[in-house]
Amino acid sequence: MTTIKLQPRPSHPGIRFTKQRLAILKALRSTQHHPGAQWVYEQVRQEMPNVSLGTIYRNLDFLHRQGVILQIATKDSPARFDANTKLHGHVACTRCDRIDDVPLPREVTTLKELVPEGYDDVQVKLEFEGVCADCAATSG
Amino acid sequence: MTTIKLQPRPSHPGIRFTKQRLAILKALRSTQHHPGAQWVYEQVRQEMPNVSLGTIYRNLDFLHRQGVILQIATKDSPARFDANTKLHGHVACTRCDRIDDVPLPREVTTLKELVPEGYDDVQVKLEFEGVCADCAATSG
DNA sequence: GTCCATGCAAAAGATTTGCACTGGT
DNA sequence: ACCAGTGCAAATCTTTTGCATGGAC
Repeated sequence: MTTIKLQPRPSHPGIRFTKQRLAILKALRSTQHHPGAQWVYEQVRQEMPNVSLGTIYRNLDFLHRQGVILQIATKDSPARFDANTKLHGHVACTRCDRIDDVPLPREVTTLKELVPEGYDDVQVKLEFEGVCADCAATSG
Repeated sequence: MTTIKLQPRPSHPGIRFTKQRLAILKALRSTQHHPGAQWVYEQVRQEMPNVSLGTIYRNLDFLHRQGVILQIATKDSPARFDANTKLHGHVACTRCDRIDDVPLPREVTTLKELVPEGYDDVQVKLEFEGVCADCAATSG
């Protein structure tokens, strides 16, 4: 199932559902691995050998601004994306590029009360860092 | 006061306290604004016109790996740095590049229990997103 | 004197953008 | 037919790296 829910509800004027856009969303929804633009590019290219990386970037940005996907900030840059917009957190391995989901209880949203006055529309982002099992096994 | 606490306690062999390294740390400790490498570069350059950006990057990375400063991941890349290593969170404005501190109660560290089995040495990173007062006043 | 750190410049990596063309509606 | 979206290539921005020299210890 590939559906996009768009902001301007009534007939979302001007917005087009191109093959590329749908393929990008489908690729992202096919994995739990929080991939970067490059991985999405390689996936989509298997069905559409002529897609350009620029199109991947433009659409990931578009989908993110539409609220259809999440963008995950990482220290070592390549941005990562997540098609799961339900409430959840992430654990990032500090030794490899692995990122796993962390189920969160609904109550964590109350943590936003910690933010001092002056900010509106506050969203909580609960992230974790640690050493994943594979990396722990490999070295120390 | 400019002090660096280094990992290999006894006479930290091999590690040098160069003018540049100290100036970079001093610049970072002089602000609450969580600056990027470019800003630090501009500050240090006022006292040492010949510093190179490469030195800024090498030292920010060095200080980060020593645990002397924090590196903050942001969506739109330039990495940001924070000289305050005490427990606290951040609110990032989604419209401008502003990042403010969020005081956190010690108990938030217990949130690490939410992380599924398989990760060691888990650290909690509690971040927030919202619209800062200035941006809220400017547009809607 | 040793060898870590620096300056400089080039390289690498990630993302953005200008432009003419294509294709969704 | 209109104009948002695409492909392609060049441009931009951030960060890293190789190498000869300099300076902290």
